[in-house]
Amino acid sequence: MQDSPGTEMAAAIGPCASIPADQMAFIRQVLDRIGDKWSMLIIAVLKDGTLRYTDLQRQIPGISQRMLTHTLRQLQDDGLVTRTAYAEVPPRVEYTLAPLGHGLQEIVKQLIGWASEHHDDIRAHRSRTPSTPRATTG
Amino acid sequence: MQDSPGTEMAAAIGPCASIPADQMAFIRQVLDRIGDKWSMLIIAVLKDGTLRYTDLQRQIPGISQRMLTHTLRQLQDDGLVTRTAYAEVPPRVEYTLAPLGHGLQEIVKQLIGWASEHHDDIRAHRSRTPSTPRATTG
DNA sequence: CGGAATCCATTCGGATACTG
DNA sequence: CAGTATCCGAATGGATTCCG
Repeated sequence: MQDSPGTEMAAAIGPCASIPADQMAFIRQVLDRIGDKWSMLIIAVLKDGTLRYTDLQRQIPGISQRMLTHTLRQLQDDGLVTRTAYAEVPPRVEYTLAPLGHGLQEIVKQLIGWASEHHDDIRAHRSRTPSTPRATTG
Repeated sequence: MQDSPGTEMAAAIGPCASIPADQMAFIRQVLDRIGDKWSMLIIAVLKDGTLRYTDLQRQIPGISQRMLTHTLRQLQDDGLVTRTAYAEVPPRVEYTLAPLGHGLQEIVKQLIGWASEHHDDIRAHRSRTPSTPRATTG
């Protein structure tokens, strides 16, 4: 590991091989899905078990019908959320976390927990860099 | 919790109170930051300790210089990543996970683990819905 | 090597209006 | 109630070129 930094013999192989590079592909695919503006939030609030469309709208302030519907469809297509519509009037549609979604939800909850814990650290650090073009001190 | 589902007296208070609604704000803020196309991936590959700019480029296939630089700046501003530039020629810049970033990285690694485990489930379910306008069967 | 700057296509996502 | 459809501005992000 401590080879002198002038010899670029590293072209042979990545020594630490952080991520297998073929896994990168579907990692990106998953992140692209749940890494949008609302997916994680929807998964998070679905911890209550089953929620109706309007319940989701209420619990996620700021989401539009367009995005709520769209995101639910994505999650549904991926098998993370189950949709059940009751043919009654007025119509009622319920959304539940699918089995596949439960594991993900655990992680999302941790992420939310982390965000709750450290958001002020982040904001503090963010405001501490007034206009730093690059704090290069090397 | 088990009040009959016909009486909508729920307007008074959210019984399960999934997410405190004031936490929603900074949850959204954090998700907006790390929920972009590359942040989590960068945090993930930084598990090797320290990586140079070009190392990051190599380990994250498909990222452009623009996005790598931009995302690194965000992470740096938020205090998740530390940048160290050495005033030598040719220049060398190293990026390391900041202390604040370590907790997040644990979660990101779990997320990647989950993605690796279930990406085929997701893809299978995704292709199983050929054109489902809505699989409403209630 | 490690960026910055500009240009530009695509996508995201909100507002609004309408439907069964 | 639970959507759909359209419009359109804002943001994302890739390609390219140049620079210290």
